[in-house]
Amino acid sequence: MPVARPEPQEPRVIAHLDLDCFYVQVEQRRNPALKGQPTAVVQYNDWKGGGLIAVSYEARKFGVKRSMRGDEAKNVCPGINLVQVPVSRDKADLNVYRNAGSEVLVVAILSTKGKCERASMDEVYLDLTDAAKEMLLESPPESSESIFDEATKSNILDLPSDVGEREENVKAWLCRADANYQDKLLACGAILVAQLRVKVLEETQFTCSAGIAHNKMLAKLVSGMHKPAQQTVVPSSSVQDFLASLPVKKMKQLGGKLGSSLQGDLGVETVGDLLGFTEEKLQEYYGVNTGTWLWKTARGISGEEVEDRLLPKSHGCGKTFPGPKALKNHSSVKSWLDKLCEELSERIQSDLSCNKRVAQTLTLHARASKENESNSVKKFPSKSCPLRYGTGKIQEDAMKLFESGLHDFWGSRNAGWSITSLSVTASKIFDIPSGTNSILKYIKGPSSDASSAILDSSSTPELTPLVDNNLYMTPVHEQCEPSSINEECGNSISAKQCRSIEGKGVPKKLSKVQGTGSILKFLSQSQPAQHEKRNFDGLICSHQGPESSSGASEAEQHGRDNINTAVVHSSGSGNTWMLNVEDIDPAVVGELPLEIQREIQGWIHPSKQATPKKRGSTISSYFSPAGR
DNA sequence: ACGGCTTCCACT
DNA sequence: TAGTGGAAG
Repeated sequence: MPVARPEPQEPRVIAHLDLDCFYVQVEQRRNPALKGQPTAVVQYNDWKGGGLIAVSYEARKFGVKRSMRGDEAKNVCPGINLVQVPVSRDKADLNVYRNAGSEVLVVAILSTKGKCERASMDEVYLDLTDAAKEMLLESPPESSESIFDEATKSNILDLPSDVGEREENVKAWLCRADANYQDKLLACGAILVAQLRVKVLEETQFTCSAGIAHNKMLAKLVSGMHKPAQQTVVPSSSVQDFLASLPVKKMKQLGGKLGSSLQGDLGVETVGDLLGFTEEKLQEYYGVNTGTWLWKTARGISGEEVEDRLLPKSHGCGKTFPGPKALKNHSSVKSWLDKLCEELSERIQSDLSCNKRVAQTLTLHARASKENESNSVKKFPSKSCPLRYGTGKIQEDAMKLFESGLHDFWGSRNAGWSITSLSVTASKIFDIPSGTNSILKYIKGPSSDASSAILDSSSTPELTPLVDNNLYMTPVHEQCEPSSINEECGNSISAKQCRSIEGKGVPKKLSKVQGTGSILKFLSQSQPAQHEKRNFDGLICSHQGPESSSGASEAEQHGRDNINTAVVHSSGSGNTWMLNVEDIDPAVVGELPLEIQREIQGWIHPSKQATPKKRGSTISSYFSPAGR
């Protein structure tokens, strides 16, 4: 359910940019013969010619729709070109589109001063407030000799759009000297966006549409109003009338059940109809948050900020296995899961090397149905666990998650289930703070140059980052002294070791860890009795792998080495917590050797490092696509 | 046989 | 937290 955000007092200029039938454009650029032709992109599927996922405007004229089957499209539009989505590992591979989408982001961010948010593969929000203000001061539209061509093609919500001298009207609107301050800012925004769209076209060959308004909601709402390759402006004076007649279902967030409920339960057909309800009344029906959100939405109010984010918050890949394709045994599930995990691993690996980001959580989703039980109520539960890097590990963990989910779903019965979809997702992705050093530096000594090589994936096929919250440690097999590695556990501390530790202060087994010179060494070394008073027994790397049917001891049974999660154990309460590194008592660190302290401070308080994301001057310094 | 595949968000 | 559900494109 949507929630209202406090809105900034000052008027903002927000733009929403939307690539027109994006997948098609990507294919048209790859094969220019397709330009101007009725074209659609299909996800290959031997069933009825596959499913359409993007349709060119030429094909739309024939009534071709997304969600049609390839065969259907051929029927209504015999001349249509159907292009298939690339396939790898027997599943659709969307990387070419992801990467093309980031090209646009690059252009946007290079040519825009304000914040830039990747809303999806083919959508961007921009906060142009500052740029518009600046323009208003330095080269306001009214003083411009010639208003930029593209800008004069804007659609202004207030203005009639069909009259012959439309462009003259638009020009007049953009330059109105008697406009209020907000409209003037919007006019500047419209010019900036027009320029940006031209630039995007020049540099990527992609056309896009845009909405320019005072908030995200309105910008998004109108960016699709005039397509393709056009932009629409929402002056604040036109908001009321515009919303009054707008069907509720057209509003973002109201396209689904909430919108249906408004219609069915409250008899609200248009956004204007919502005005007949008090905020309290709406809250009664839909709760405080959503009630307020609805009340504000009806008035065109939205405080949502444009976030400064260019990269996705998660990576996922999945596949469905409809009908007869359903998976009915472990080995078929395993082989598909392996493929999905391979792709996922590639993508997070690429995110790591390109963007210096690590993912912390692995989640498995599945859909299942039961034989003979037509409408089984029960759903296959999602399961997640800390994400361990390495294709093999991800595959192994994903399979465990599946087994665990299957157990919840199916109990201990053997057969009779069937899986109709599988997906794996990597989420909770964090930037590696720029000052971060690898733990290897300490393993091999300060003179080692291993730390600089740590993020250079060209030297190592697969990095294995260890993440305990914001603390970044990276052991790499090839770079460690063989002798310093615990054979059984690879580069990690075993769950068994951790268990043996719990509640017993610094354990004997830890000596092995200390021998490798991990950060544990420094933290635990500095832990005489006084730290116990602070409820710190030690900083322990422990495993929190997927729980499986047999419960907590399972990890032990399988000798699941791990790593990812740091926990702090309190002898006082007997409790164990996930460690938020920022919670470490500075006094603990204060007892370390000075040289080490300086390093660790950077790890422990990465946020206080004051390393604002600087935008460099080259494209690659701004952004590197995460795919492939 | 569900449109497939992603991504994001709020709630509990 | 992990897990669920809704929504969008």
